[in-house]
Amino acid sequence: MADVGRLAGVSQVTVSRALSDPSMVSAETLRRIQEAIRVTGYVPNALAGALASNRSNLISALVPSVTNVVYSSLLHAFSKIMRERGYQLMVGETGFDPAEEEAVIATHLSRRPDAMLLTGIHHSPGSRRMLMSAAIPVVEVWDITETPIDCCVGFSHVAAAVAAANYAHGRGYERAAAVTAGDERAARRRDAFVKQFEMLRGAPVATIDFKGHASLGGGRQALATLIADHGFSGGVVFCSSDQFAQGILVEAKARGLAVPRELAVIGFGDQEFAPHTDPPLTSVRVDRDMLGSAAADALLARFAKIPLVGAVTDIGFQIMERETS
Amino acid sequence: MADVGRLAGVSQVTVSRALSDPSMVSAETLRRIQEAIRVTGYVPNALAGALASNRSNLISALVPSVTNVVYSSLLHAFSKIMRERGYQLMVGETGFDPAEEEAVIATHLSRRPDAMLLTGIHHSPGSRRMLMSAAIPVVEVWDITETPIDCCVGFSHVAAAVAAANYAHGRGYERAAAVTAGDERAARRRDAFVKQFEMLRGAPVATIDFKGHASLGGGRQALATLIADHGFSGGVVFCSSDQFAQGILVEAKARGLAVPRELAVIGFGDQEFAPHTDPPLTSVRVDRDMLGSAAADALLARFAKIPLVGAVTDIGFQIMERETS
DNA sequence: ATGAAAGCGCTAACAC
DNA sequence: GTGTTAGCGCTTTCAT
Repeated sequence: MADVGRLAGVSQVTVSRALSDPSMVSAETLRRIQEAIRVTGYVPNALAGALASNRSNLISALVPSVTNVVYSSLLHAFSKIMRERGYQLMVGETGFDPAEEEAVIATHLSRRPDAMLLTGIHHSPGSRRMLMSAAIPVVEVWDITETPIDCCVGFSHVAAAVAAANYAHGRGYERAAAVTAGDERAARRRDAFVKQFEMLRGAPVATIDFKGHASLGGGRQALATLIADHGFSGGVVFCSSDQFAQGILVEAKARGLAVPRELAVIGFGDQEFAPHTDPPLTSVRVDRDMLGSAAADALLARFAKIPLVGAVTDIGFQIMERETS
Repeated sequence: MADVGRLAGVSQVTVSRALSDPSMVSAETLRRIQEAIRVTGYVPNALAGALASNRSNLISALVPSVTNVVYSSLLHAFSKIMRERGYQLMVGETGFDPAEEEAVIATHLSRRPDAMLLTGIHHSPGSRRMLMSAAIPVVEVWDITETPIDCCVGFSHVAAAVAAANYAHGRGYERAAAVTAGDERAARRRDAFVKQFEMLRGAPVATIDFKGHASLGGGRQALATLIADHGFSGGVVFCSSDQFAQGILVEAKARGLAVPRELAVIGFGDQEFAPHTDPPLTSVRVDRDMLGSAAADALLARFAKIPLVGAVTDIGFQIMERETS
């Protein structure tokens, strides 16, 4: 920066001003500085800038897994808005594990992010403590709670599952099953679905739980197990993810089961492929783009010191009724 | 850090040493420092450390899109190894656009990453210039070239497509089509496939190109178009992605076409669901975990100043022959 | 509109 | 094994 200044015949501070707010220097000086930057190939050092200004323009975003499209699409929407505002993203994976999350939070905080996005509302006491003393805006996404660390953007998983159960009941299905991946929020949906459906029908709901993430293969296997071990037939299967639902559809087709007459399916997430399966998949839609942009807006409001009207934003959900149920 | 030192009865540098290399301070001092850290809730400032040491422990990773599992799984494998070695990832999305990539590279370089991972081997002259003068290790992934910026890890897209064409020819298919997403590497595979198949069979290959990313819906639509507009029947469809292939399978089933007898399909990427479609999908497998770890190893070797035996690592590919072809 | 000086919180180099 | 000193490359504050 000093070199650039020398070449432009001004001091180093003037270059700094030209870069941070061009209106602070005269037009002629600005021109000479820009020329000098071009000639020298100068690249600003954001590390030094952050240290001096105590603002890093970095946002830390922690998700369970980047390979799961429900989280990566959130990241995509969130980062788009943040980048437009001059913020860069540091991404961390927590693997659905609060202890792992705590470790990732610690390393990320050492980079002095200006804010942090966290997935879910359950965090270890250590995590909460670190975040509180870091005193930066924090947004928790994908779920809502009355007691967020700072603010949260999401929807009620219980409400979504109850709505699905009511819907299934309304369509007249007398039997139900739930297929669930190893994810705390999915488990809460399963529990709420089971409770509600059993209340409405008085019939027990069969459940299949997987340890890991949802997959097409898992869905196929789940249906096979449901039929073989639970004697399941003629009911509706509530899945924790569209991946499972798609697998169930494939397995049903392979077995010659008519969907939805002999077997109905409800997915979760309304992924891109959902309208294009055969038959088109009924699924619970959560607007992930809106989730990402609402999370960004919440943080931006914090930066602008705009008092949040409410710390919790419920973006809701919607049952996309298609032809599998 | 000075506060911690005061509490522990040592100077600030000693705290720095205790943190960077515990063996440099006496056991008793170390104990007192750790206690002081616990009491004060001290969180190191990695920004200041990076500025002083000229090492940020940050790696910048640029991919076209984080929502595409082929890139996010690479990121996952890459970041796992890097994190174990104490490096953190800054992720950037370039959207398949060299100009966008150049802008992202510029902002990322201002954070002074210790190394950079880039997707593909085609970069703007401006990008190359910035990277050269940054003088950091750079690894280009997903493709190989004799003239990498620094080093590259990938496979030959031409060789993969030629192998697919040879395979299709060997299976006796007399007609072929190619369905391709808007991605430069996919287009190169399409061209190589078309050229090779036409050479072997003398029959023209029908092509369907999409502007955006691959999707199940796109695959269904592609098959419909192939049948309606190209009078395509009884051949093999080479897809640039398993997503397309899956869509073709769904559409074929909906139309009552027997796979592979009346219609054969070859996917690309061998995604998780490929072995579980009905029938199981033949696909070109690229080991994305290996890609990520080989890229990490290449960078790590650079850091250790180990002279690379070769700057280019070809991880190859494999045709996973299943039942759709 | 521009400059001089101080300092952000660390690490590196050199003492002892 | 520990302390002292001097920066890293910026932004901030105060002058002019």
